[in-house]
Amino acid sequence: MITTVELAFGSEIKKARKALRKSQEALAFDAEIHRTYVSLIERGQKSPTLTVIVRLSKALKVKPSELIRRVEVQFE
Amino acid sequence: MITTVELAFGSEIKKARKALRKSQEALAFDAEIHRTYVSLIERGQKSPTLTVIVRLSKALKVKPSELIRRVEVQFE
DNA sequence: CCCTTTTTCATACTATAGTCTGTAGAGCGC
DNA sequence: GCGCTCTACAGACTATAGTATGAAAAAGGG
Repeated sequence: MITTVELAFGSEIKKARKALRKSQEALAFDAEIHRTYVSLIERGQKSPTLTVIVRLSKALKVKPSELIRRVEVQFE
Repeated sequence: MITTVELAFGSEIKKARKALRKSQEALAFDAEIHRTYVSLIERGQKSPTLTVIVRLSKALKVKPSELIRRVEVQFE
């Protein structure tokens, strides 16, 4: 069971990234954030800002609201 | 740096807050963030982190995904 | 109008988001 | 074994999120 929102968010980012068969570096490039920061987010060690959430969503071709919804279901 | 997403988010926060007839200070108290920070967010001058988004959502009794969805429709 | 509540704004501060560089380790095919 | 790709991790750094205080301005009700 996932205990924090950051961990749940990170695991969803990773899932969506794997679904597109992208590397962290490729995702980072598309979302215009740093390579190592993607790693930190996926491991739930950072709480990304709204702007970063939106950029990640775009790069992953998922609506931000859908991404957040997937995070919410992890707590049900 | 102020982007359109922050402005849209801020206006949705304000709408949801007004719907509950709460003051910024009351919302800040419930969401456990600072009084002046609510003001900054509503005016789109800050990009809140995931944790703050979740805390605001709880205080406003709206699901985070629903809040973000309302932001998205402003761009359609 | 006046009075009260609410919000904005300025400023200074602390905490953390996000960058950058490099290294080490794991996995995988040859 | 070797090379290659990907990810984790460390550390130092910059940018910005978020706090705190107070005062001025704006609503808003009587």
